[in-house]
Amino acid sequence: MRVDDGCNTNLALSLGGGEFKSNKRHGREETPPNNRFALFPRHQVGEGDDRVRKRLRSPSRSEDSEAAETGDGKEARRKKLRLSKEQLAFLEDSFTEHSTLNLRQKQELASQLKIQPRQVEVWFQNRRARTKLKQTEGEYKSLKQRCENLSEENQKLMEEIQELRSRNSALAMCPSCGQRAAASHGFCVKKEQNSRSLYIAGG
DNA sequence: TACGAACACACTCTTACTTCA
DNA sequence: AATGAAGTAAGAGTGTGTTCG
Repeated sequence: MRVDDGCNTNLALSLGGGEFKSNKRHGREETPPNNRFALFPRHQVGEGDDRVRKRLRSPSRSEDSEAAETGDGKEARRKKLRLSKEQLAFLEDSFTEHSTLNLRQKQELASQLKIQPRQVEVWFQNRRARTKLKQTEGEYKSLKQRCENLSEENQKLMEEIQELRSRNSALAMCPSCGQRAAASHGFCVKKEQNSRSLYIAGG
């Protein structure tokens, strides 16, 4: 008996990102590629390739000494944007209507909220990730509970089997008639002779 | 078929904020 | 009450895979 027979879930698919929504293209982005940093322009580190800059991150808190010397304004720390409650509510409403955006929707939202389209895009991206995370957590809890229930059930069945086995071992073949005799009776009935023969069960 | 643009997602980092000793 | 460390939430950057023209 396999314990996982009843545990076939879709969690693995979900975790593995098995569901990949097909992209609905509604047009090309007209902004140039480097416009993605328009909101928080990266520091001029020296190289132009953004991907090269990946590991050249902005200074950590422990390295603030050089970041603090912003005399020329060249090392100004990125000011993290916090969306207002109104903006968040608007985005949430929008998200409940559609979890993905086309270009027009993104631009309209950005215009209405007075933020960059890139920010709208990032917010939706993070929002989808959070939704998926919550869903995964829910599935995990559900599966965990199911597993616990099955373990409990399995334990009961094992105990039942043990009980049956112990009862079975208390039975033995009657040497005279070849039939099983219950130990509780202490004898078996020999029908053909219509008499009782004492039998002490072994075992 | 190859290619590039646009996009989604996973992973990660960073910053702002909260909690607690 | 002040404060600093640890924890958390969320905005943002980057790499990669997919789709489509």
